Amino acid sequence: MLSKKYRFHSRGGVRYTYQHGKTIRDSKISLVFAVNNRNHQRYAIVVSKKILKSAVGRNRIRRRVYEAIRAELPNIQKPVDCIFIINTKEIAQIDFKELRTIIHDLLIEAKII
RNA sequence: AGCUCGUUCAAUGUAGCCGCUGGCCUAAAAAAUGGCGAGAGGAAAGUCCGGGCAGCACAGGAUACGAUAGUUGCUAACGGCAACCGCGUGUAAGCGUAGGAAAAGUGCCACAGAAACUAAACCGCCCCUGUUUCGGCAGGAGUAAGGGUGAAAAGAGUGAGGUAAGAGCUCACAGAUUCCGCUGGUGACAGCGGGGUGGGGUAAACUCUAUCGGCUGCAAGGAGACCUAGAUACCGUGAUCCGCGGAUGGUCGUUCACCGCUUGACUUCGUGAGCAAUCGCGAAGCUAGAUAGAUGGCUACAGCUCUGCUUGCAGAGUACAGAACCCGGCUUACUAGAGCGAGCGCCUC
Repeated sequence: MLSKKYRFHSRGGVRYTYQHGKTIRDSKISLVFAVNNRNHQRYAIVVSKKILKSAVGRNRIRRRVYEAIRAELPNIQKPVDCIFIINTKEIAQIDFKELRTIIHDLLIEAKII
């Protein structure tokens, strides 16, 4: 889990990111990101009920992705807002190393790392 | 042993590394750092009932609307629970049951059938008249026993009498229903005795009777900050009317942090009352509090289940499911078990 500092706290910031950010689409996870005017990053994860009906399953996906992001934190200095959109319920089951690779590749493609 | 019924409990564990959200300490205050300890459920779910709490007036009257429906109790309350009664069902332990009123009124009873409710007569049965090729045929009258249709057919079963043939038409017995009395029970009701009655069903159709319910919900509401509009017009009581209240510094709308926010119809243990639900008394304890929403991620080992075979290894699985103001229930989802109590049974060992 990430600390409160690295999370969003209002709808305004999320809305701004959606409207002004760039989008990278992938079959499993998509990334929307935009540079912010703070001195750190903020992250959010979106898991739709359409992807997975169970609240427990959605919680598990969210926690695993947060954990994968946390592993990348030391490599990131650029102040950006990132929203990860989950496209498949496989994220709850896949190998954790594979999940880390997906997140890592997304961040490289967005030139955040 | 087997089959079955009821009920209670538990909800894989241990270690390591890295995190998250509160609390306390470091500390006189804010931040950082470090330390200590806490951190999802039996259903947290569905949001179907009931309450607390909050606001609207100290929530008052009438109507409308809605809910409930055996009795007695329990409870803050309930549509919940317990015990009991009636009915149904099962060999039984048990299980199920909206279980008030059809003589206040209105409606409905598909299809089939002659007829679906102040009866009627399709096939029959019986009598009379006419006719006859002596098999019947036509007309009239009687009947409700038999057949047929239907979920239901006039609603009283058996026997006897009775008759042209029949029929509660009459009688005896049995049964149903209702009223009265006695006995038992707080009561639903049960048992016994006596009188009356014999023209359906449906109220989960309207309706009637009894009882209950004011409305809105923590995005309530409080307090703070900011902005906007109006000037005695109205506004509020969130179904309507009455009635009541407010009325110049108060009202409306929007956003952000704080309070509400967890000490409570609380938990555990002991003890007493009660068949039980539950209640009394005593002692000890504090047990999540997030807000784009913490309670976790990964690794290893062990446990349990299944499958495979090399028989001690490999692979797979390890339910349902995530607090959001708080409680009491109901309903639904679900795993492999364990404990306790009870019934049937004597086929096989």
